[in-house]
Amino acid sequence: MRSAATGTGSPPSDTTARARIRDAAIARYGRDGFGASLRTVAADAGVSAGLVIHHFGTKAGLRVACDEHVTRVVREAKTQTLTGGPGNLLAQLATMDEYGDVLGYVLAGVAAGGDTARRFFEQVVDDAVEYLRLGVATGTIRPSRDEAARARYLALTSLGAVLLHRSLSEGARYDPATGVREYLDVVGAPALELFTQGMLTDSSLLDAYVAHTEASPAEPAHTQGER
Amino acid sequence: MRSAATGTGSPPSDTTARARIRDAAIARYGRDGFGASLRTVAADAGVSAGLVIHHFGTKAGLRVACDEHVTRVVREAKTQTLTGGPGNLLAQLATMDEYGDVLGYVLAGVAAGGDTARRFFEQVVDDAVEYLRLGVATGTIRPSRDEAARARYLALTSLGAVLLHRSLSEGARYDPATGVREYLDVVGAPALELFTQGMLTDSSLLDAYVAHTEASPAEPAHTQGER
DNA sequence: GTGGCGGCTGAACGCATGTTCAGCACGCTA
DNA sequence: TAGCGTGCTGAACATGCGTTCAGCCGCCAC
Repeated sequence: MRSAATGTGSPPSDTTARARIRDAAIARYGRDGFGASLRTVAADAGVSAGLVIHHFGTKAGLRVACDEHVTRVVREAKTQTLTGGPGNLLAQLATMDEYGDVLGYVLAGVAAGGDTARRFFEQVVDDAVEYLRLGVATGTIRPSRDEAARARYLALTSLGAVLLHRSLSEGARYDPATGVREYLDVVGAPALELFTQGMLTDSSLLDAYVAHTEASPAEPAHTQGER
Repeated sequence: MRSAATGTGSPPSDTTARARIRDAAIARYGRDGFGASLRTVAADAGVSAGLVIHHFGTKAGLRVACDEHVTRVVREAKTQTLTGGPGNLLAQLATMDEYGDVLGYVLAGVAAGGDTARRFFEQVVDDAVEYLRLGVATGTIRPSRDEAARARYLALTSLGAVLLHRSLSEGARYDPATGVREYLDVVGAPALELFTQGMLTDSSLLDAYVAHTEASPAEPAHTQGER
């Protein structure tokens, strides 16, 4: 009774119990969060709870194994699709449904917070920096006063919006592939409008803010870029 | 040993055990999430676990009581400060530190999802609609192709970014007041830049998108406004 | 065939949780 | 002063959790 096409990026040859448990955990954690019980994961994999411990030592060990596997899958998927696009990693992951479970797991990880979430977020920021630089070089994107801050801002709002959308979609538990697609449908038009036209009729607010921060640069300054 | 000035909006006269428990729960849930144990809350309130049940019947009952109280406090705070501002409800709540606990609780509720989160989000969207209408009427904000979608988009990204920022800030557990302030510092400049200038150098992407959705309005259409 | 061995099970343990309950203590009424 | 009820406690219970462990089963070498 192993679930159908929504895979985790593993070759179907890998049917060892260890891999089955790991994949079941990724799927279950992605849907229910990391509060899901060991016994549930074991049942999903068609296996006893003891065996999970036997293979991974501890629940935290299972979590680590899942993190490693997901990290590897994401990295492979990323290097495989070099074709850029804004936040398109998420979109592409969602499009190919075979990565649905992985995407769900990543979102669960970010929602849960902690070091893993921070690391992943920094990666997204780096990707955004790269993509923006490309756009600026090509001439499709205007340069910013502070490229690092802009990349961080876009990463924060985009990923945050997906996260919130996930939170709000609970009830019928979150299916990441259709969830992200749905999200893009809702968000696409207004985002594009804002990105091309802005929203404010003049620059007085921005000018005031810039003037203010230049006058007293200690207070509302953000110190990133170095780290 | 009751904690100092970071209140929950209750008059200090209300020192009944019931109110003390409720306030302790709001503070604890806001910091640790709703997984926090009854006994922890009871200890925070300087009270036995049995008394919590005696007053609220069940853990879910306590949650309901907290929700009601927070809802009431937020409504009062909102009607009290009619002066508008974008997302300024959050900012103002953070500024007056006496509402710190309430703000933390609201964020925890949104992060946890469910009906409460959905209701709160719709409220934020409504506020955004109102504020944007005001701005458009005043002439400081450009009209949008789809006001409802824009309000929803802004609510989703703003609240989502705060949520993500909270997720990433864990470790030293989240203090909502300083957290939101910190968030505003990081986000202020790039947001203002984006809002006044946009980001794209021309409107070809937007034009293409609009043309595409007008050609086949069934597919990437978002159906809200009705419900 | 037989012995061993690694994958695997299922019962059991310790612990934390939400909840129940018998009863204590204090203050009000008579 | 006696009675009583309300607010409250602390021990106890059931449940679900992560984890342990003794042992079973099927496969492989000899």
